[in-house]
Amino acid sequence: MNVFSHFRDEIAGMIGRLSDAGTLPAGLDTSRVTVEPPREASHGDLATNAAMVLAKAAGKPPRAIAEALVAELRKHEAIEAAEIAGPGFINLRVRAEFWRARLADVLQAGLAYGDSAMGKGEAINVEYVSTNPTGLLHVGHARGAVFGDVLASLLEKAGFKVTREYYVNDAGKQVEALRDSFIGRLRQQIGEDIPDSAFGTTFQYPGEEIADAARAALAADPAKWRSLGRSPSDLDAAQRFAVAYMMDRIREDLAALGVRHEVFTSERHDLVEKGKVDEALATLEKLGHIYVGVLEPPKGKTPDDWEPRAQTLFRATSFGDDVDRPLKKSDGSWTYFASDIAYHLDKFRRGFRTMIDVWGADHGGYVKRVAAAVKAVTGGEGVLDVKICQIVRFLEKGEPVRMSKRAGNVVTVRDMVERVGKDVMRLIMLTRKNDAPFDFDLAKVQEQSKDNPVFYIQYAHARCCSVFRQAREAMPDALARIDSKDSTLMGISLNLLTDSGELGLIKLLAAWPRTIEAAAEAHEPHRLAFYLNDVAAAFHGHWNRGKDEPGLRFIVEGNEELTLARLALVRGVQWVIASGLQVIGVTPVEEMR
RNA sequence: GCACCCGUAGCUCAGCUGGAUAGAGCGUUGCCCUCCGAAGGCAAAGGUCAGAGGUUCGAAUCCUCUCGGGUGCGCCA
Repeated sequence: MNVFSHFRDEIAGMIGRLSDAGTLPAGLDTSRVTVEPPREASHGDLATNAAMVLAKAAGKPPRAIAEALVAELRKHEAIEAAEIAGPGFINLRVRAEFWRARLADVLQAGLAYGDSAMGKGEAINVEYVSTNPTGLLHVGHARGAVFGDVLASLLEKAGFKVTREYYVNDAGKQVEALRDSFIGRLRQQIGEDIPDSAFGTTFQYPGEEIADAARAALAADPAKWRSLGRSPSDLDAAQRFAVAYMMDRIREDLAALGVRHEVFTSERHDLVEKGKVDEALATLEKLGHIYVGVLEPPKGKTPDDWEPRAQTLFRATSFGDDVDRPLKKSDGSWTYFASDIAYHLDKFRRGFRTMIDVWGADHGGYVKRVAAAVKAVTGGEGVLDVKICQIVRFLEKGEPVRMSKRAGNVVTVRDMVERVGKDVMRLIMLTRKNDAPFDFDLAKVQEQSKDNPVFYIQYAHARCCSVFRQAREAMPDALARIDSKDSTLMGISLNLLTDSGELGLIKLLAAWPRTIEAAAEAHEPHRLAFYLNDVAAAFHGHWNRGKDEPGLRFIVEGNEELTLARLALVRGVQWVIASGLQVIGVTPVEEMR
């Protein structure tokens, strides 16, 4: 249950009844009524702005509306107190029984706690990573990979039907350059005199992985690759092999990060060769959004070789972009942008009204034109949200790490995963909002201290497990009643949970469904990491109180009922942390080492 | 020159789509603990939310302008 939307609905109902009774006018719009946690805990558990947002439409001062509402609220079984504050806020205090019932919800749902029906099964496409298959995944790609993957899981938890997609840019010049570098490596390996220095100069791509690709080819079918010629079909075979090899390596590295995609869409095979680019552009043409014209050079940064040229343009300015954008190269082939229009139309036609693209910071300037294209080609029905992940700087002892392969520094996603672990990579990448630059300190993320959120959150989970281990020793008989089965824990009376720290913890756990919904709505998975850190902090804090006040400890010698009630709370904390880590894709640990 | 993102405590960052006296960690200062319920605890100081206007019951949040930082800018993807 999302406690906040629950009370929002209750209050909307009360407003309806007040309208029926003639206290308020009929037909009031309650859509702006919100129920939120007050900034100050001393104000109570919930606060609503209902009186203020209704004042104008109701033609009454906020306080008058608030008084009527408060009278209704006080009749509600779950409400302990309702007070008017400030300009017309209503602060609510909710009865402890209500909160204890939320803990029971957690125990009942387990890992599924926080699952929401918000998405109503709506299909959403999340496209992420999508790096060109011309080399391995650079560690800078890890952020977008984790972000996209967790966003997808988050949306699933919020009730959407999510497709995780990767767009393979296997058409165009860059892939031809990959092919040529691959062929160069082949020739080098069968004895032709080509120095390594030719890679990165004569041949565009210097990566060792392309030499690996050549080795793999020669190992698989020596006769075929030794005799490779320059016919179109030979060139094509080389290109296909190189791309397939790179995509395999990329998939492996993503798997090491725990990232998987369900759909790989090939620019060349799924769009260009199937005529979808022509089709999409024909659609735009028919709608009158394409024309031939000459662009102005960009002011302040005119390229040296600029010359005015007539080209085929998309009228992007009609859809919110700053200039119209070219669709054709001078050789008559489509630009990348043209493919991208076709690609987004294709996603839309596959049933995705909502599309999310996760891009790197260097593509920020590209957002407007694609958004404009989506608007144009879907008749305004498609919704595109582009999430830009800012750059990650890797720091070693406070100094930025130079990403130079020659110097033997870590450069690939794989290297980094092997060094710090998948779980650290994933959780750490979410400790910053996606549009803020990120400093990733290699030492800090492995530190065992409270300023390392990975450690701090895992430690809280491990502590929960540790409490159960200790309880099992301290009172084996009582634990036998609940061992491993939370269904029996649910039979425990929770009424003994009366301490403010205990209730505070429960209230925080009860905020998980709302956190999921809000984060899913905003497409902001980082909120999960911050929430989990809050839960860990509250749990550690409550634990620490037990040092000075032994009566607050979870295990109370000689009082099995109280201990069991508190164990239920500990289990609730454990479930919520595990539930959050599951969305993030991190395995909760049962003990620290 | 233009567009987009960012600017919040000394530092690194949150701030729940417009709510009340703006929060956390680190650092600083003071006290406590040396405990395996371990990998510290409690507390204090610290702010013109870059600046100036505007919108309204109410702005760190929305709009405009200025300043500062980042990213990008016709036949690369």
